[in-house]
Amino acid sequence: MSSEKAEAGTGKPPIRDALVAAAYELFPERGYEQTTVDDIVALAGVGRRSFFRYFPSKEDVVFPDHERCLADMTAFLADGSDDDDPVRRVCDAARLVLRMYAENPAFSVQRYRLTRQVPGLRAYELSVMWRYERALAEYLRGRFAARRDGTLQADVIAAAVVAAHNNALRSWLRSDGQGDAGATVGHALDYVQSAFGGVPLPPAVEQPEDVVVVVSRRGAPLWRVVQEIETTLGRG
Amino acid sequence: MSSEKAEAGTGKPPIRDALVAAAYELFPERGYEQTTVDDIVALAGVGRRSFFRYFPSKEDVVFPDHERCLADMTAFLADGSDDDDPVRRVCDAARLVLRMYAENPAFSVQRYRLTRQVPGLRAYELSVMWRYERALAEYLRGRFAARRDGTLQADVIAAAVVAAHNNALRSWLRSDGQGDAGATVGHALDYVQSAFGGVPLPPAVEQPEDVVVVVSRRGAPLWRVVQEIETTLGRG
DNA sequence: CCGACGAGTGCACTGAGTGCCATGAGTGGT
DNA sequence: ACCACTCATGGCACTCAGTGCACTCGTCGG
Repeated sequence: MSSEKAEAGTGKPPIRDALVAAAYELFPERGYEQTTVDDIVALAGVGRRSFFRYFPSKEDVVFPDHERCLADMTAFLADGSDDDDPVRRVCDAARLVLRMYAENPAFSVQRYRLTRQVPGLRAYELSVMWRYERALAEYLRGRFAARRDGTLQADVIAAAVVAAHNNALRSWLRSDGQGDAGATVGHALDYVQSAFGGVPLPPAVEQPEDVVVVVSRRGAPLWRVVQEIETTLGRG
Repeated sequence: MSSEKAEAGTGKPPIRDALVAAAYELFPERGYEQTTVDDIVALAGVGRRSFFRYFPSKEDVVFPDHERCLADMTAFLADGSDDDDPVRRVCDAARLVLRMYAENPAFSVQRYRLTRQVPGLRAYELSVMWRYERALAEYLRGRFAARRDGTLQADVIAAAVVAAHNNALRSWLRSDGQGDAGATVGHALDYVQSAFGGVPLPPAVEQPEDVVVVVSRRGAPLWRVVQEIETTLGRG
């Protein structure tokens, strides 16, 4: 209890980290619900009141850095230019989130085991994921403002991206963090892009004469193909 | 307190209904969080212990019949034959859920207002929707067992269906239950079906041969172009 | 040297949720 | 008519998450 806050200027509150460490030491051995907040603060050596100063609820200590991750993702979306493909952009945002998980594989796997067996934590995780999904959807709504059914398409694509991301992420977590998480998620997002993104189709490169060539992967929805045709032909 | 259980054989517990009625009488006037369980049981005229016998938590009284709705939906999925389009089937399942909402528009709107402004209820609603989504995904996983990336496609399509359903449902609820909910949701689901259902996605998923090239003269009527696309893609 | 300030803490309180047991009404068997 | 049994309900006490308030420090600026 002498040189505690040696590096307070770095923005890393030591008490917060101590609480997370204590929580993740107790949760695996006695379970989440069997561990009380008093147990955590006792092990961390801090007052009970301080716990709720750093975490609004007991569940928040399980996801200590999701606020920052969400902020990073929204910042990433806000930084993008308006030229690139919106679907591609939200897929890249999902890849960004995956990188956060992949940074601490052991931690992510441990948390996954917890959330899988504690219903309360699963519900909390859902509310977290919902915020990611809403962030993606809001971005797409902005990009699709001119489209007919823009908000519908935005919501559906955001949900699809999150679902694909989660499908790949969970399969990676289930294998204890073995394998290439980036490749797995990348493949899952490719599927979503093939369904919704259609073709990047660089805008400026026109064909020499009065002939238009449209290339689409089989599997792209018909409406998307038609939309591409309309855009290329300069109508709608 | 004389002829209480006159129709006990119908499977409708009167205490449960009384609790729901009392809750929905108190929530609008003093808010969800300001209303304690003791308030509800006092108004309903039952013991506090009985509340938790019918509802595992305070939040459950807000969604009194979601268990039944979920069971109906899973039964609907289980009843279907294996011949029809799986995507079509899950979309029909979503339409079934919508019908439950549309049966009591006033109740649905009131609940929507509650869940919109109480974060705890929103989180609970998410966990409910997650179960619907999982039910759809499990059904699709069974149908897509032979496909490559079957579970991925199942999860993504289920998420898309739920997102489309919610998008339409919320817009209907926001308008106080005015308008044709079925048509709104139908249109939203058509979008999902056009994105995923239109393509049977035959065994060969991503081969180089599945690239389609359409060549058209600029100036050709749009309908002719679309016709060409449809012919090439083998639909119509 | 002192007052302000903020981080940490202790304490008491509310309210959700649970376990246990008593009651009381129906039910069936003898 | 009586007893045993079941089951729904109610009451009571308890745990624990979360909150408001007041207090104590150490630090910093004057």
